[in-house]
Amino acid sequence: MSNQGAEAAACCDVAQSALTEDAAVEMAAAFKALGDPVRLRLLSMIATAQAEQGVCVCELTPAFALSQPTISHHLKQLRQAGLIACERRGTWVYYWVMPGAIERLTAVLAGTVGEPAPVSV
Amino acid sequence: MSNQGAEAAACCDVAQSALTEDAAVEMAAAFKALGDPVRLRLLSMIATAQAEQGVCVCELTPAFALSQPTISHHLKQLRQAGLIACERRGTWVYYWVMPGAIERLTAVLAGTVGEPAPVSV
DNA sequence: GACTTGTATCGATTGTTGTCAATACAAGGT
DNA sequence: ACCTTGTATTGACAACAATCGATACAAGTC
Repeated sequence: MSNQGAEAAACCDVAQSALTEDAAVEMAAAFKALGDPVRLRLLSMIATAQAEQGVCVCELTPAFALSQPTISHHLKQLRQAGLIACERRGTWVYYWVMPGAIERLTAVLAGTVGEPAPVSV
Repeated sequence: MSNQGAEAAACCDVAQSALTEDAAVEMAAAFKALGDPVRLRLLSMIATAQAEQGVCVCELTPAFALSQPTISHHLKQLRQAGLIACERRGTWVYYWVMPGAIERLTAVLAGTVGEPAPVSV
């Protein structure tokens, strides 16, 4: 059953109209960052309390039964996924949600179920 | 710096208005399923080609440079995450996207950045 | 400058995940 | 009944990820 792919590609290749491999790699990295309960809660907390100036790490850490290095590690993951950003203000570090990051994810999900692929913007 | 959480909770606990831990665990499992390029493409292909009757596995497998067991394994992950469902028709197995599954994810993302939590529906 | 507090990084460990080859199961054709 | 083809499961292994304690760095206070 090895290359019956040729056959399938001949008539109607399902792969063409869906996500490209590159786009999938990029978006999967973002979804993977959300694929952990701690990170999902962190993002939610940051987004919810994002009054104006961002949320201090010192408010996030005590909400979990995890060590401080672990929380710091998860924040780094979210940062590297492009979902949040941070800035040091004096002793404290403040985090906020990257504008547009969430929208990009929902766009992919919407495109996944609806239109061909709104990957462009 | 151990329980300065008490202090934070006293005035304005960030954790209250965000996702609950249980909700986070549940949703993170779904996002985790999307956190792999292969699975994201599979879902996209299934959703895109979801003309009427679902997509045959034999159309999905040849689109990847992976073994058949590996694709089958990823399909199982998506199934267990409640994102897709399948049915056997004679020799072939057809997959389709679970209605409402994508919408539930986008709702969480929207809630994460916007309103308190539209998790209800 | 020494001390304290908040945050990040390092190194190690343990659990999880992606992948494959081998095999089993399901269904149709001979 | 046997063979062929499509799909799922099993078992193994290498790669990765989540967690921690220890430590380093940054900035403020004495």
